[in-house]
Amino acid sequence: MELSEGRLKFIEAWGKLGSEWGINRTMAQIHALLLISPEALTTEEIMEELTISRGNTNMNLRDLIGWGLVEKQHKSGERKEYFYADKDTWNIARQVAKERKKRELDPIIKLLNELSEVKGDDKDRNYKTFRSSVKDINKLAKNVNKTLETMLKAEESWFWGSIFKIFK
Amino acid sequence: MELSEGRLKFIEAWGKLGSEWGINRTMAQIHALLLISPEALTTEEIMEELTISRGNTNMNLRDLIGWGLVEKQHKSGERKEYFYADKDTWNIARQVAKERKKRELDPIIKLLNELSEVKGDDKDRNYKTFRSSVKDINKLAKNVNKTLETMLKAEESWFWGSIFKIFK
DNA sequence: TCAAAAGTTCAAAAATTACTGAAAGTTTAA
DNA sequence: TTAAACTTTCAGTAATTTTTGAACTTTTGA
Repeated sequence: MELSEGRLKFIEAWGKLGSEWGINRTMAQIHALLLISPEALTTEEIMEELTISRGNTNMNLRDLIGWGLVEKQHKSGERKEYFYADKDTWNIARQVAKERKKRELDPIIKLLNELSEVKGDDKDRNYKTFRSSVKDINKLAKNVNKTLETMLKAEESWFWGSIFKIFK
Repeated sequence: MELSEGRLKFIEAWGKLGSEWGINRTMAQIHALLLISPEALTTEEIMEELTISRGNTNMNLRDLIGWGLVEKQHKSGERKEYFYADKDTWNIARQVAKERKKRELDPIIKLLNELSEVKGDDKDRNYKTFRSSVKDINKLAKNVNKTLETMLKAEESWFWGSIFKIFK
């Protein structure tokens, strides 16, 4: 396979994966393009490479920056803004985990705690099942939360080393 | 909070979480409803509870069965089909992990292996960056894969026990 | 201070995804 | 073999999400 074909496939696959996980396809594609670009790119270059509009490019770049996956760069003597993606896979994974935890896991845990307080009749089977399901999901959510918190602090080598130790 | 309000909030939240993770909102809501229902429910009951059409209910139930999260039950002397959700959170987590691994991770690993074979000029910076990104993502994907495989085999207690051991 | 170049916004259009409802299919009991 | 009870399918419609593009704002150099 040629490089140009490989690049296209990579961008396409990253976009598909993103959309399967609730991330805008274009945002994932821009990220993919930046991941395989040695230099920071301008809005123009991204627009052209992916054949998308200026507005779309601008908004998705802003989102990527919001996710902490892309940074703006300025080259001295130039007005244009350049965009660069951190290429360290471990940082990317941590960043995504961190954002999704904040946006999704934290609110769900808050709700589950409220739902743990629901009052009802202990003879009511509906009530018993509700309580039990909420309790179990809450427990799982907290385990995941704790694991993520540790992962966010961890060094890559230490993390995988430890994982493999248990999964010997 | 009353049970009826809690049930509604739980169903709503589960649906929202699902849609954030690329799972059809209705499918997640049906799953939520079954999770808090002590008895298996009929299509009619689900339709009524969630105010959705018969066709929608039928298709999403089929998908839930395809994900291994719901099973059909037959009550003797009755023609109707009943639907029941496994309430063991660990089983649910494993089942979801298993399906997403099969549907998404496995194909991505296959592609990354192909992309590792892309030939090019070692002096070309685009080529070098491409190779390096593909290689790193491939490594991460394989680590995740290995961890999931172990998790799929594991007992819950053993799994969390071991996780907490490293995250002491 | 102005105008060119770049960046941002957002209403409208397009694309995608989900849902409905009625028709067709299937199963069972008599 | 018929018909009632139930399930499945899918074309058309609706809802949601994404994208465009043109107007608007900001920045900078002359």
